[in-house]
Amino acid sequence: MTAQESPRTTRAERKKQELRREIIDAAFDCFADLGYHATGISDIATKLGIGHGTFYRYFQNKRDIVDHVIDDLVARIVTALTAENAPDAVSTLDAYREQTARIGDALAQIFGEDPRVPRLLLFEAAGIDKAMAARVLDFFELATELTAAYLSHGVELGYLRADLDIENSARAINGMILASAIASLRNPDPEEQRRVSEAVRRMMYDGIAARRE
Amino acid sequence: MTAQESPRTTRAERKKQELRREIIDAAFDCFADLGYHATGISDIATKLGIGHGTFYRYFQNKRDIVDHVIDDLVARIVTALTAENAPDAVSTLDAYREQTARIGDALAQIFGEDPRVPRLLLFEAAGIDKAMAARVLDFFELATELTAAYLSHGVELGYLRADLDIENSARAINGMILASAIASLRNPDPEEQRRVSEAVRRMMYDGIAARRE
Amino acid sequence: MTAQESPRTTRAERKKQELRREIIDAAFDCFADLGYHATGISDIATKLGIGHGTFYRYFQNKRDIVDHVIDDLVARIVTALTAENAPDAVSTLDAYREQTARIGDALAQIFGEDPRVPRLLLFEAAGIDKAMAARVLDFFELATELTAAYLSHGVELGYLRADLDIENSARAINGMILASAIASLRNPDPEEQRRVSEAVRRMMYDGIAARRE
Amino acid sequence: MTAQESPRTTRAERKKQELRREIIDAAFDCFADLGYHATGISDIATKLGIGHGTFYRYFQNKRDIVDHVIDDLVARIVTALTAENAPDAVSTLDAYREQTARIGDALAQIFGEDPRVPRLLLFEAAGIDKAMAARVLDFFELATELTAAYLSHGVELGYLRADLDIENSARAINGMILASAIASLRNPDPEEQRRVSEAVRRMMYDGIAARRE
DNA sequence: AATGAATGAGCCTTCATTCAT
DNA sequence: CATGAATGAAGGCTCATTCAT
Repeated sequence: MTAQESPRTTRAERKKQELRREIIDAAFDCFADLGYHATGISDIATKLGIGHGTFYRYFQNKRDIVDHVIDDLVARIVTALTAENAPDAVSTLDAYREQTARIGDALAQIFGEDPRVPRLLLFEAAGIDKAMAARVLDFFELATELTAAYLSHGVELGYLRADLDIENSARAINGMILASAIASLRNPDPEEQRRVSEAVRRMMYDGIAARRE
Repeated sequence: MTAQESPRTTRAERKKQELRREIIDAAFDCFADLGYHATGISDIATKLGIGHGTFYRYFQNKRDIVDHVIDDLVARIVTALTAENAPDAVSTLDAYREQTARIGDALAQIFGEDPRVPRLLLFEAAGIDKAMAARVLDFFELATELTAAYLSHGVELGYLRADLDIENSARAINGMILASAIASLRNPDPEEQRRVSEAVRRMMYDGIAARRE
Repeated sequence: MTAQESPRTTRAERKKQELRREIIDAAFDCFADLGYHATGISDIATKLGIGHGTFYRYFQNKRDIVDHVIDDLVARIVTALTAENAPDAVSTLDAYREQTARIGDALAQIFGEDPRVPRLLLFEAAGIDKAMAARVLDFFELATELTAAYLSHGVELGYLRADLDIENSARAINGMILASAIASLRNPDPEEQRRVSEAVRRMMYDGIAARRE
Repeated sequence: MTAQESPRTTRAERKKQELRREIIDAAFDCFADLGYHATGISDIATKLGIGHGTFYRYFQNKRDIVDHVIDDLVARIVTALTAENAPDAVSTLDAYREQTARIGDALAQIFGEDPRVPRLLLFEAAGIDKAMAARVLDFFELATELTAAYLSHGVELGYLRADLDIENSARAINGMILASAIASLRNPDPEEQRRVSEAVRRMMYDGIAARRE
């Protein structure tokens, strides 16, 4: 972080990291556009204008790179969700609603901005192999935990139902977010996405039943 | 030749249909267990104890069979959802709640009974190719329409919120069902599934917020 | 040949021979149209509306049938060439010229009428395998002998050059006939074929050189 | 890097061209020996001691290589025919006869030296598929044009018959050459080939008829 | 360090042939 | 005798990976 880096970070080292980064990005493009199986290592290399042998100096094999691509994606999403949105940052239901909206916006940002993100994560990744399917499940579980933390905080402070099944409600909420992402694959229109988000939030706070007077 | 025999259904014809059915089932097993790409035609044939050339007497190619496997799956699910559960069969909120529970049970039946069903549908199918990804999106859209029909009926009869965004609420609900299915992949325990379903239903009817006095 | 055939020739036997004949004809059609390798046994059977298993009750295998098709073709050609055209039927150069013209017409009849005949014989047969290539060479040799018989007769009677290299001249003449057949593949116009035949005959009798006065 | 080296022809590039050449030659061997259909890509690769995958770095597919093999053959033949034998290089009948003999020798060189050349061109090529059959016909047509050019020149200069049907006579002559080639397949003896050529030339210049006093 | 030529495991698919019905 | 369902050898082709330059 200082101007004078550790002796480890020579210029060559930095260039290497840079190319490594570029390979991950190019691989993301290819996997999302063509699909994992339809993507050849040469597609990735060609997109970068490097020899495809070079690829193997940076990543073990095709399976290795996709792991890094997914790592990258997951990190991006988790970062977006946690940045300035710690569960304990709010203490009233209204503030909570606002926070929910902020998180929704952040997710919409990521998923809506580039449909390749949900496509790769939801449609490609799990089909790659057993291990990756497990990772995807892990990711959903992680998302459940994140969401559960918010719910848990809300219950503790009393602005969420005391008898809430926190974990499974978190799953349900994430399912709705998932549905938003899938909807954005069909219809990338931002306005439409806003409406889906709105419907999700109303589901959370008002349910679907008519108010009994 | 007997009166008993419809001219269309000779014994040979019946045997043929039977094998066709078995191939679809074996293919379902393989695709769900190994994944589409890792499955060879020979895996399917070997599982049935037939020559792999025989496969090609029943299906055009590998791509063809997976389409039929998915057809089969979708048909099974749609049947389960619509059987005895027409949207207009109920006219009160309580009856609606009961219907919702029945549908949830039916889905749980299908998804929970055999985790290979959601795995293939959610994790494998979309990654096969562009066309199949489109089919999966179509399936979600179909599910949205089915669900929307229930909501629409409820709004008309006044037991659901008049200002409900029907289509997007349907999406949200289906997202929660999706989440249940995914949860069942991790934890196939029926009791756990029941709890997820319960959480979903409470989300739908009560929301998450604490009751304001 | 009598009305009351030998006890061998029952009605069933005759029907069998008939079908055998039809199979040969259908095979000829297929081989000439699609080529030997591109033709499947099922193509032949389908064309006749019989099961393809039936084929094997009449012919050993695919290689067997093509032999019979070629037999048939060769027999047809030899018959056309020898019918009413025995080498010793003429005794003057003019009569010989006329005979040559008659033979040419007969060949034109066979080759020109149906371009599939030369196509199969010249373009398909030799490429089938070593044995068939040898048969094609044998056929050329047979044609050489037939032609040589005519030349030989002419030399004996003094209306052809005494120093004629009979065998190789026969080859040369057959080469020209071959060229006519090939020309007919490109341009099946009968008038054009007549002109090629005419050019061949002038080559034979007048050569190409200008007359020295 | 040295001045000696054209920028286009690096050593690697040269090696690549060399292997490409070797593959064409090996393919020629295989196609001529085994036939096109009986030849596997692995036969070609094995003959060169390379992996069969390597083949596909140099040629699109099996159909691609045979096109190049034929290209090569046709080019070799056309070169042999045109080298030092321009139609307008001679102006008397005697010189023309000599030229004819030279051309005949050149063809005998190509066809006689290696019987695989006529075998591939005449016996294999046309049977490969429709497109290749058309190419073979095109080749005959090209040969007709080449020969016709010689005849045309001779007519103009008056040493060939003024009423010669140039195009069809060219076809007839090429037919005789074809016959020579076929004869060489049966009997590769050079002396025999010389005699066939002689017979062809006598046919061209003297015809077969006895001299009328 | 970068390159890309070489490799071969492995898969899909065809079709001639057999044989039970 | 006719049929066509079943078979599996055979072969074209792809592409991830290695390694000499």
